[in-house]
Amino acid sequence: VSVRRAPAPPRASYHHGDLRRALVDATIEMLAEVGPDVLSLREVARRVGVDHRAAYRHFTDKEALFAAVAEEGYRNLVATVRRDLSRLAPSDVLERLRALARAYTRFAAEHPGHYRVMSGPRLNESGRFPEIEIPVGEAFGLLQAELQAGVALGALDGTDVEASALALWAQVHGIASLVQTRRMRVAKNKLSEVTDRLIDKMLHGLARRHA
Amino acid sequence: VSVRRAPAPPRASYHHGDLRRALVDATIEMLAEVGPDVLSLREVARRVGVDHRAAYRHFTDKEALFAAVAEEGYRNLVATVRRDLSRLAPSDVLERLRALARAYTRFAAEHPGHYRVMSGPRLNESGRFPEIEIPVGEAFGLLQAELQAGVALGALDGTDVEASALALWAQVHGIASLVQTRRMRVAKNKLSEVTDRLIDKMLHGLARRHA
DNA sequence: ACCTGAACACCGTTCAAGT
DNA sequence: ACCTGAACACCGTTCAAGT
Repeated sequence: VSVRRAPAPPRASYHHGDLRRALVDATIEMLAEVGPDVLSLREVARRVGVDHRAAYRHFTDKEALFAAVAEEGYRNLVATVRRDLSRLAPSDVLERLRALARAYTRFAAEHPGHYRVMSGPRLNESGRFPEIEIPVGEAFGLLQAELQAGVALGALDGTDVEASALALWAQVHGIASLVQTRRMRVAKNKLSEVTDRLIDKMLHGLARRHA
Repeated sequence: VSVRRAPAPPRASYHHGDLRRALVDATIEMLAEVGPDVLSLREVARRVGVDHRAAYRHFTDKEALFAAVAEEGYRNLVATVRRDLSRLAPSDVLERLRALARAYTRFAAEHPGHYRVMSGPRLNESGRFPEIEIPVGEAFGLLQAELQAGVALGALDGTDVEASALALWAQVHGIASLVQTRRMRVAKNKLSEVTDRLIDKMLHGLARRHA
C-alpha cells in the first residue's frame, strides 16, 4: 500500500467538478428502491462517499437537489417520447397519441420514486426552480402538437383543442399515478395494453365523427 | 385559583375516550394549511394539548393516524357525492357523471392536504389498514353504478364498461391531482366549469352514437 | 387505563475551521 | 475552491415510571 494512498474509501472525480452529477445520479438510483419521503440527503451523501455537508456546495438545500432530479426526469421522459414518436408515420394520429401515453405510464411504472418527485408537490411552486418548467413545457408542447396535427389531418375534432390537451394530460397523469401507487393493479407486461384501452376511451371522444 | 386546579392548560374530554377523535380532527385541520410531508405527530399533539407520546395509545404509529385521516376523507367524499347525486334525476346520466367528477375535484381543491393523504402513497399497501378499502370501494362503486345505469338507459355505449370506469376514475383523479398541485391553474370559482369541460371530452367518447 | 420524562437514533441545516 | 467536525433544533419511537 502506497504511503500516498488516503485512508478514506476511493473517491470519484467529483473533486474535479462533478459531485453534483454524482449526487443527482445517486438520488435517482436510490429512488428506484425507496420513496422520496423516506430518502434523506445524508443517505445520498453516504452512498456517494462524501460528508453530507458537501452537498450544500452544489445545492442550497434538499429541495434543490430534488428539483435537479425532477428536471432530469422530465428531460428523459421528453427524449423517450420523441424517440417513440419518430418511429411512427405523421399520419398515424391515434397511434401517436397512444405512444405518447404509453411512454408516460411506462416511465411512472419503471421509475416510481423518480416519478413521484416529478409529480408530487410542485417544486417550482415558489418560483425557485424555473429550469424545471422548460422540459415540462416541452412535454405538454409535444402533446399539443400531436393534437393540432390530428385536427389538421382531419382525424380529430377541432373544437376546444386546449381542453382536449388538458383532458388528455389529466387522464394520462391519472393512469400513471394510479398505477404507480398500485391503486390500479396492472402487471408490467400488460401496462401498454391497459394504457391503450383506457386512452382509447378518451380518443373515441376526441375523434372526428364520420371522418 | 383553587388549589385543586392543575397547572396545565385546560384539557378536553379525551381523558374519557376521545383523544383519538381529537387527534384525527386536529390533523385534518392542520392539513388545511400544510402538506402531510411537513406535518409532524409532535405538532399535532401540541395542538391538541397533549404529550406527543399520548398518541401512541390510540395509533401504533404516525402512519396509523394518517390512515384514520384518509379513511375519514374518503367517507366524507362518498357522503358528498351521494348527496349531490340525490338531487339529480336518475335519467340525467351525463349530468350525474359530471356531478360526481365535480364533487371529487372540489374536495381536492378545498382540502388539499387531506386529499394528498388520501391520494399519496397507498397507506394500505402493506395490508395494515384494510378499513380504508371500504369507503374507497364505495366511491368506485358509485361510479360503476352510474355507468351501468347509463348503459341500461341507452345513453352510454356498453362495450367494456370496466375500462370506462377505470378511464373516468383516472381522468377525474388526474384533474384533481393537477389542480391540487397547481400544475393546472384554475380559479376556485371556475373549478366546476373546467371540470365539466374536461370531463365532457371523455363523456363524448363514452356516449352511445346516434342514440 | 391513560398519560409523561428521559432517552435513542435519526434528520436538515449552519458555523467555523481545515486543505 | 472544495470538504468536514461539531453543534442546533427538530423528528418518530421506545422504556420505564407515574396516577
